[in-house]
Amino acid sequence: MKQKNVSLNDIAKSLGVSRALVSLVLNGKAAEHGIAESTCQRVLAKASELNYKPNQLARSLRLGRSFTIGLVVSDISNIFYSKLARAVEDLAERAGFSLVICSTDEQVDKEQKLLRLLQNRQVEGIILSSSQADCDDLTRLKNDGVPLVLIDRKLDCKQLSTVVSNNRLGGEIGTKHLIDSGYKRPLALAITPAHISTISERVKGYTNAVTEVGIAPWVAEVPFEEVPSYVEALIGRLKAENRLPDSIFALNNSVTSAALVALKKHGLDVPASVGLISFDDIPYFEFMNPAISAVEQPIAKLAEVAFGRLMDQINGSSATAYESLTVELPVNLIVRESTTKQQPN
Amino acid sequence: MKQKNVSLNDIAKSLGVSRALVSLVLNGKAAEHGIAESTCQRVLAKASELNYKPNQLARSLRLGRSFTIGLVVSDISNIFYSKLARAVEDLAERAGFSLVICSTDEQVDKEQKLLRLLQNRQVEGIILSSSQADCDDLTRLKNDGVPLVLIDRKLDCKQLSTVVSNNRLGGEIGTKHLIDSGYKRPLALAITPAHISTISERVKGYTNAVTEVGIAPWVAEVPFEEVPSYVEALIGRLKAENRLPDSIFALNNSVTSAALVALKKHGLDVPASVGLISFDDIPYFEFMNPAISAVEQPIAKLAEVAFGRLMDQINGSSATAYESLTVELPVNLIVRESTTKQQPN
DNA sequence: TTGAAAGCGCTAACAC
DNA sequence: GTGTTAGCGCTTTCAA
Repeated sequence: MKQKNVSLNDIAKSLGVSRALVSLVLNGKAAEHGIAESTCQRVLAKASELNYKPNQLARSLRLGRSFTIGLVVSDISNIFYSKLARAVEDLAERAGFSLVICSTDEQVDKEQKLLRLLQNRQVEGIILSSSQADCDDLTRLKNDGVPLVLIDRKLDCKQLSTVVSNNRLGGEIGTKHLIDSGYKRPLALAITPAHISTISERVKGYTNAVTEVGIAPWVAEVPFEEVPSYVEALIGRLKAENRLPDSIFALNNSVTSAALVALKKHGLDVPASVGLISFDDIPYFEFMNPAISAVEQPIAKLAEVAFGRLMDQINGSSATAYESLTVELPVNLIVRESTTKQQPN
Repeated sequence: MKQKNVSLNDIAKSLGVSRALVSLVLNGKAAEHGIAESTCQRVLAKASELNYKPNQLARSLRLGRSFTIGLVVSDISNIFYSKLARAVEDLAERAGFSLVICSTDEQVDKEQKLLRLLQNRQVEGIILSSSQADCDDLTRLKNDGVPLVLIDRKLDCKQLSTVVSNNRLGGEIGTKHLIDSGYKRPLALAITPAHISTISERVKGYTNAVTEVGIAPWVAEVPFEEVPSYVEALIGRLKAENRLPDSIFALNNSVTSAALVALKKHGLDVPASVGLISFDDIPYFEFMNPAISAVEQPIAKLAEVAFGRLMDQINGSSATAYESLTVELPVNLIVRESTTKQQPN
């Protein structure tokens, strides 16, 4: 059943020529080596007759190129990352690369293990949304010669090429929108661990905006592993104590979902009782009742820039000095119904 | 910068022993070859001193095993497939395999190209949600010795191991729920191309259920490439002509979204004006207003069974005769608010 | 115009 | 107990 694949050698032998000749022809280098047209034909014919499939593994070993890149994120089933993955996949395919996708579940040791694995598999580069708190491990990887670009989350280190959304600004914009809509007491729903740059930046933006107009910041930190239950309990408690916020800025899509569930469960109407805006836009937000306002990230652009930088590294053209190693892409405010405050009081 | 990686050879040379010796030690086969403990230590020490990273490419070539499997679906950014991918990834990782993910966009030629590519890359197996109408191409692949299992969609051929949801039954269950809820004129929103088994099976189930109670089937086929605009136009037309359905069975998640958008745009309240049930449950359905009823597929189970069968093929234990080559997993009806008909008239 | 030879990094069979 | 040899399938000089 598992018959051996036909190799270059098989073709060569059955034609009475050398492997090299066959390789040259099959790689379209016949012309530049002045190989007879007739020979070419025979080779090509034989190859297709034998149903020859080049073994890319062998080719990769010989060439020192695997034509594979890795994408490492916290969870590929999160819609933000799956959209990102799709964008990267398209880019990679067009450039002749396959994509190996890995999820880390925010576990640093798992991330490190996965990164080593990819390195051992000789991937030509890695695009990473890291859960790590510092970049020692990653600079080591980079120094091993593995092209690497950080996406979505930045680390506090200047050595690594990084492509992120402008999360701080997004936090500000979203918060300002809340304030401009007449809300006086917006709660920011953040997530731990606190070193994740996306969240901390968004919190900063929120804090700036709120402070600027003399409102005291109010941030609740939701533990990553228990988002839904924690948020529901929180809302319940605030309601019981009669000190609900008049609006909520949910700082990523998982906490937005949790907030929506909790609000609904506790019979709190959006936006009548509580306004809501989400960081991360989701297709479903558009047709919910009410439609959810959101700060949208430029996912396709993130992928594009990150992939471009990775290719630069792979092709050694990283010499092209960038203005800055880290680029922050602009986000976009989408106003829908969930932040429509009832007439001002 | 791109310094050469240290190889087995480097360790061997710098220690004055043979490559083979080093290989054995590093693979934990020192004991069974009676290699001196002291030698082991020296090797291990040197390996870590030199920061040795085994080249999996070379290892794979030698072993004839790539420790990689492919997952091919129509679009990895569709939440159904990204959840499936995550489940497969976990299984694969636990079994020591990496996962290469590919999207076909329902294009048969792209699918074929991707499949060949994976084959050339020597993946050890492929899990595929195929867009093809027949299985000639796939049996050829299988006959080339590539372990293959179909997931989500089945083809009309008995040779290929296949794992799907019981879509026909799901279609029936969903439709019956509509009927039981008092709806008299349910429209099924299908999608073309018509050969996609998931959809055609669901239509069958719908038709059975509706026919059984003497209602005439009413199926609208939405072209795959223009779902949103088509659905919106359709609803608009039906409304204008004053012959709206009293309920809609949206036969997959993309058409559900489209229906929701269209209904909202045309000011049609769910479920007051039109009831709605979706094939495929989405996390967001739970907290929408109204919460959307749905037929839920057992995604984790699909992945599990498919992966198990793939492993059986890879390990040659596929001899274990299955009861049937194709398995259909039960689906689950989730009743929420979108199918709550107002008091019967 | 074609072929021979070397070698990518690894492992398994078989000596010593 | 330890080391040698051969070779996975491919590409690329270099020589003929």
